[in-house]
Amino acid sequence: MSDSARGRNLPLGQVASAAAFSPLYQQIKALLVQALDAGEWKPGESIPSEIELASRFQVSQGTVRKAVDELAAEHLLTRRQGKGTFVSTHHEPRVRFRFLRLASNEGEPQPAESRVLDCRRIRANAEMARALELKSGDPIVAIRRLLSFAGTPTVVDDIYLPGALFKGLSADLLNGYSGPLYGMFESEFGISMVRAEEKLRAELAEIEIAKCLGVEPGIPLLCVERISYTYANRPVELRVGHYVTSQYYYRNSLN
Amino acid sequence: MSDSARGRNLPLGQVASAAAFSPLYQQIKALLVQALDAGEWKPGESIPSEIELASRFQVSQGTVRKAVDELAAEHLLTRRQGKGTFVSTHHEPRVRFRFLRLASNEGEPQPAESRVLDCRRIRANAEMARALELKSGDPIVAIRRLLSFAGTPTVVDDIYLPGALFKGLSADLLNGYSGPLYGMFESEFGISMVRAEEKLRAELAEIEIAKCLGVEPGIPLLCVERISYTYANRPVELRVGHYVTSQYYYRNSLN
DNA sequence: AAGTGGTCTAGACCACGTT
DNA sequence: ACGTGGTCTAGACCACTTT
Repeated sequence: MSDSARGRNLPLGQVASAAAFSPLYQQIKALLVQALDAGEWKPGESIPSEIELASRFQVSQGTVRKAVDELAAEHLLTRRQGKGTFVSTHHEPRVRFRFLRLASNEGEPQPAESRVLDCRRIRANAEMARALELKSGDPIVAIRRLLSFAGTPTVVDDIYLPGALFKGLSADLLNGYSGPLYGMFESEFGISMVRAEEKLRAELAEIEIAKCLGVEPGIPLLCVERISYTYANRPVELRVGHYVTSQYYYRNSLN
Repeated sequence: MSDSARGRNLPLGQVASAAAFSPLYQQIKALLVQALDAGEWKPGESIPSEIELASRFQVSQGTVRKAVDELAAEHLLTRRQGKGTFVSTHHEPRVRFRFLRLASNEGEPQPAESRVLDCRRIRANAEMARALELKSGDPIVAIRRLLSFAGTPTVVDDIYLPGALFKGLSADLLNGYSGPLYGMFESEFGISMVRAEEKLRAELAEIEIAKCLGVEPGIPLLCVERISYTYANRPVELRVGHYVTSQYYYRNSLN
């Protein structure tokens, strides 16, 4: 097939709407994302070996490798030499670290504790609808939670989720769960956060927020507005966080 | 050479202290970084073709390709199909965008203007020495500058540079230069900023800073502490910025 | 037409982890 | 011993840019 392999598309039975056109390895990549999105392999599980995938998609191992390489670079997959390639999961601390960017002024690690202050069903306002690609008035699960480090209240998060995707979500379920929130979203609702965009601003603590954090109103807070996306680049979370940055800071790398 | 190529090191004449051991393409990568650091190819110039590099290092084109691929992913190099591979430069807006993370609440682009308020020689205090891997008391160039967008003062930066690396730097030179600061560092001092680490906090505007920005003292500001690194991971800039975030925000992507 | 990077293949061997 | 991903090679052809 060395000749017929160039410029071609994959057999139509395999190529779905998302995958199309151009480089073979991009088509493979799209097919893999599609399979991940469909839940063919769950977070933490291994995907088929490169040789199996090559045979399944009728391409060479090298082409599969390039597709998997890129997905690993984007942290959708995790390679482990000698063992296989695995679907990334928020139950690994390494992944969580990518989404929780607070670090202590001292070098110490941070024993984090999450407490849910509120959880209710509301209707999407214009801002939520825009962020989550819904319609105004669509059902939303609204959560307010407090993050504490070493016993010190540090972050208040207001989290807004599409009601359609998080059917049974309740305060009890949230509080009964230890470990990262995104880990629970994975396990309980089959929704994997893969990427996020954030907007950061400085603000003055409002009374309500200050109460939650146990600080004086009017102290400066770091306001972090986040939209999180799952596999197919679909937004599935809007989150507005208020961070006390006297003992902790938001770390970032420019590459 | 298909057999002798595995597990070997490059000929000793080529391998320098930084490069050593293990995967061939990593050795090539280190050699390329070393060449960049030595200024063998200047920012904006093209490096030799893959075939030339393969011949120079006595490896296959594929191995060079993998080394160059990684350097391109790290933005040290920029590939252009049909033309060649080029040393990245801060004179391209695309690169500048990576280090200037402010965006407008409206979607508009931002005509930026930089004005130098102060430029003097000082001695490194403990914090500067630690950040820049110098000794306390070593010479430092300290710059204060104001960034304005669409005529609105928005950022005050305090910039600290190792005096040894920026000999002729003066307020006149700074003000006589239009375009990005890092572009000037490249052209005038041969120092390329490649990567940076930032710590973000919220603060209240101090009187001095508020005056520069034309705002009331006590409004909330975003404080951004940055350490910038050049090719060999050597820190060459400490920068503390104070951002007004009413019309602009700091954008970030979590991948 | 010639030169560059971009894609694809095929096959070999290495390093790691499990059986 | 076997299967996994990791590295390396060699060669073919494609797509883009310049001459």
